[in-house]
Amino acid sequence: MKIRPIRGMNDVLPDDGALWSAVESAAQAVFDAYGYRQIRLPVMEHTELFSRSIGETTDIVQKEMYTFTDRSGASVTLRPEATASVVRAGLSHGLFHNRQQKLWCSGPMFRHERPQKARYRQFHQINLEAIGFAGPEVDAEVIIMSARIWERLGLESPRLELNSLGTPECRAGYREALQAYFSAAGDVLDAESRERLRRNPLRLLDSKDPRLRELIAGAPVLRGYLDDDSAAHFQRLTELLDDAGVAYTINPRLVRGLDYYTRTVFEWVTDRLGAQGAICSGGRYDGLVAQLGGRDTPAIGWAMGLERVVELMEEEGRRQPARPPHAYLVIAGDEARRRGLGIAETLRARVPGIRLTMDCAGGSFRSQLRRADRSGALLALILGDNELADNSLSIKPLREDLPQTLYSLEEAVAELLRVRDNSP
RNA sequence: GUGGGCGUAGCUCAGCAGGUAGAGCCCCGGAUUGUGGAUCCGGUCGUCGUGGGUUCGAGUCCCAUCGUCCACCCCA
Repeated sequence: MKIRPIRGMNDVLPDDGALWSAVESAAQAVFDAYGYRQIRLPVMEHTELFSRSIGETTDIVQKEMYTFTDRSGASVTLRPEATASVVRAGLSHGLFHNRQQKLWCSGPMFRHERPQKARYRQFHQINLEAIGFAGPEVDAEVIIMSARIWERLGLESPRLELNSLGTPECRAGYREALQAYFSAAGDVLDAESRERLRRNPLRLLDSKDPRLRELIAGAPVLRGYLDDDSAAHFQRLTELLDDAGVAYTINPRLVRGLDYYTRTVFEWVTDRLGAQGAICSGGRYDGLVAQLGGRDTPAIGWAMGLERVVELMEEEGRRQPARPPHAYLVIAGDEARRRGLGIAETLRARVPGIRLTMDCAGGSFRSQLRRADRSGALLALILGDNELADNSLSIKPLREDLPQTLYSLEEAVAELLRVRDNSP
């Protein structure tokens, strides 16, 4: 029986490696520029951490977690998201004690859902978390940072949607109003929608059911239920985004799936990834730190889906150019084969940053040269008995119609330095 | 969890009144005993997803099952 990968858990193959790195380094460059520091976290936590933070009634907790009992009998869970872990780590080590933290982290997350386009059981997120800041300036900052990442990557399709959920208190009032409104509509709702109405009526607003569209359009809007502070916070945020030139649309029906969100919520969406439009989303979670046992601490963060961004890069034709070797060392003869590795080492040491591929496959001279060509290398370095005899190296340009030249090792180093400095 | 599409070589795919498996790409060797890219010649690679059924005979028809993709649900 052939060993298969686990459903929904994908291998990122070498052809995609550069694209992934490009996305990761674009994000890291932005984090550095804004003074956010990296935190690295375990992929597993006590199950309770997630059930308490994300919310017992959410789909994530109810049916999507990879939860099992470890050998000591403890219930552990592969993290379905990172924010709870960041907060837990901060509390474990006193990082939030009388101080703020600007943090980022990345890594795999796990949700047992049915895989489909841009949705997998193991997926990767980059998270940004700013903890201990109450004002709308930090809301604007984290959103601007995400916009800068799209800029660096050359992505054009992401659109920003914004909303405010207010405080838990005003949300409760809104919730009642929604329940009253939808209950009055009565039999238009199917059993599933009724269940949602009972448990989390805000989610009904997200429904794609065309029969509900009209009903949803007429539903009360959360903004009418915002308290003055939340309304002012949101107003100020929109002004800051205007000042920064970050475009957004206010989507009064944007609610998020995790229970801990308060006030600002936002989502970067694209129409180029099928049914999965959200590539980065987040919001304020002012109650979470206290809820997990810390002091009352405001916080905001976002999570970016790496697979989604990578796929979007491909959709938008932003594939990374390959980084072929500068030079490919071709060997003729047994003695040259014996010495080749050492010469390659010398060249790499003398020409820092050179990308030099050694042909380790052997075979005929002809096929080695063919591999040199197909590797995309600019130069073939040729080492055979002739070259060994007088400590020289032949260099054959593969991308230009120039003659092959026999160089001393010193001259070859100079030539490689020149090529290194004149190519990407 | 529900629905639909698709499973033939490493990759892209052809094969179908049911007659015992092919092409291109890739890889290797050669034409050119140390010279790539174009051309030509040759070669390696398949339990036709798996199991059962119908049939003299199944890649082809039927059933089941697994996988995969897309969508619903939900979300990054």
